[in-house]
Amino acid sequence: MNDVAARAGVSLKTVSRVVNGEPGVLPATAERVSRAIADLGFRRNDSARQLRTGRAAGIGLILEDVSDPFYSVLTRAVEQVVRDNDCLLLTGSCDDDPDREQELAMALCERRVDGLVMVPAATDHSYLAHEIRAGVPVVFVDRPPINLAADVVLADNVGGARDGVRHLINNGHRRIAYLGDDLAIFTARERLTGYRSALAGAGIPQDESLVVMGRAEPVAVRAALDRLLSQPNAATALFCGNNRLTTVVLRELAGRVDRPALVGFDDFELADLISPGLTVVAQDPAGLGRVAATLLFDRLAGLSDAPRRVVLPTVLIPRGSGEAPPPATF
Amino acid sequence: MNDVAARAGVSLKTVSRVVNGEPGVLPATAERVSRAIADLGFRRNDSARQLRTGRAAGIGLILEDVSDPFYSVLTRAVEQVVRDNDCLLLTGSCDDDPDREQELAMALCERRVDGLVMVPAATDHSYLAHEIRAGVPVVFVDRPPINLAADVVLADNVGGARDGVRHLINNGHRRIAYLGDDLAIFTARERLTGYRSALAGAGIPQDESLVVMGRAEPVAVRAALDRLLSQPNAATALFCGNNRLTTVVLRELAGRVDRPALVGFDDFELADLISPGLTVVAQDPAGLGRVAATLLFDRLAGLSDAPRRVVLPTVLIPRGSGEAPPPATF
DNA sequence: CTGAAAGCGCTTACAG
DNA sequence: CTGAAAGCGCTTACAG
Repeated sequence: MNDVAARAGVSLKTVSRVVNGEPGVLPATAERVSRAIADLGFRRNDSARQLRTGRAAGIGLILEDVSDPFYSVLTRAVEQVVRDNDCLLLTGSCDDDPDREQELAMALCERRVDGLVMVPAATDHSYLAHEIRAGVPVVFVDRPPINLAADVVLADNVGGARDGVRHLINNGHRRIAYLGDDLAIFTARERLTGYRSALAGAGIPQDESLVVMGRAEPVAVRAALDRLLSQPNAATALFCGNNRLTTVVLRELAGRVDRPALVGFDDFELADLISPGLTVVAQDPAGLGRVAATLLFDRLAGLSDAPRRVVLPTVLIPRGSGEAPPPATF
Repeated sequence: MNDVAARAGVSLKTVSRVVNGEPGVLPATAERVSRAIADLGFRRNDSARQLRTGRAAGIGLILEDVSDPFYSVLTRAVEQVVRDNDCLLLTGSCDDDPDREQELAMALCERRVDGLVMVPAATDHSYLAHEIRAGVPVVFVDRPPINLAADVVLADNVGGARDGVRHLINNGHRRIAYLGDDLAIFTARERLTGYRSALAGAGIPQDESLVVMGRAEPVAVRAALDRLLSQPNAATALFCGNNRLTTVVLRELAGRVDRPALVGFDDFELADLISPGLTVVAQDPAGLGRVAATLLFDRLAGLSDAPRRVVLPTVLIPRGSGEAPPPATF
């Protein structure tokens, strides 16, 4: 900026005015400055600006894995809001590793981002209390924070799972298995609650042998399916707690003749093209991202209520796999 | 840092030493400083550090759209390399808008990122020459830069398309249509070249009525398919130039009885589960991201050859849709 | 309409 | 092993 000032024959402050489009510079002066900027290929140094203003014009996004379609769509939505607010987005995947989450969050705070949107992995977020007090708003998405009062935007996991399971019940099923993620994960617990609630609502007794929680690994899923579908009182329908599990289940089911009815939580790109079409409880990942980011910027603009909890509805999309009736009993 | 120094009864410099893990601090002193840091909840301000050191410890990634699976997988790979180098990632989608690309690139440069990885959208990248000269390396991915000498990492578009079309030829097809993206897009041109090369190699005459270039819009695709599949000398096989087109085509084909053989460029999550399985020419989006980011850090570490052009191989994955023979002629 | 001075919070280069 | 001074490139607050 000094060089530009020298070349244009003005002071530093005048260059600053031109660069920032502040009023009160004679057109002729501004013109000279602009030319000097172009000649020198000057580009304002944002770190200096940040240091002085205290504003990074950047927000951080932490999630499990950008390459997962659910999160990549969410990321895109956050990106859009961030852009509308003339900010830049800093991102990081933490692979559900609590330490990595904290590492990322701290790195972003050291960088003095204006705020944070995060899909939490950790089991204790009290480490963020100090940052929030220091004026860095944090909005959680998809899962709530633990030991911390902060904004959170969630999908209606209980209601969505209940709808999905109820749909199977309405199609005549009473032996419905639930395959879900590890219970350590908030959404897995919520969806299991929805499953139980649907059964209870229909007066169907809970059978713990029909509930399988764990990672989406082909071998484990195959073993579970073998058991569920061949045990004396076999399951006639499956409800899958998330898209990764649904994928593995679909693949394992591909070879089998008597396929159970199936409803999955989370929608897929090609879900309508497989045969039968996959019936799903669709979440709104873009909505989650958009609402969370918008709330963050509202906080940044001064909104200071108590932490909010926003729940977004899910939608049941029947495509065939969830409408198959149970086999006739003999 | 001043507060920490005061509380620990040491100088600023000593605090800096502790924070940065520099040697030459008595354990007892370091201990006092650490306690002061913890008590005050001190977090180093990276903008100040950046200003002084000139290093952002951050790199920028610009691409078309993170929510596209191809790019989200690429993003994840870049992220991984960035993390291994103790950097943070700044991202932005430009929706194939040249102005937006430049806007993002400039914003990232003002922020003094250490380097840039980009899937270009613009038709002129000379605006980056100054930045590169100023020491900010830029690596292009998926498409080469225009009017600029810079590193680029590409998929083997020509070879991949040639393999895909040749595969159809080997299965007996001679009337093979090519549906590709707009010719303004580099990869679309390359893949068309591969298509032509495969035909030429088999001595099959080029028929321009079988080549359709355009956006992946259902209405346009349907019209093209109606024409291609019903014209006197109808196409018996289709080669789709990218995943978005393939999706639309699959959807349009879903209702039809006489389905042509089909090979798509780009792999899909559920490509093996649709029926028939989708035969694809798979790119390696993670490889593209990894190689590009690694090259960027090599540049940052001082590598100073001439700009490189790295081409990554593609793989043909037969799954059924590309192996169907043409209908018997009468 | 324009500018001189101070300072944001660190690190660098040097001295002791 | 520890510290005092200068400076990175801007903006803020003020003066003229």
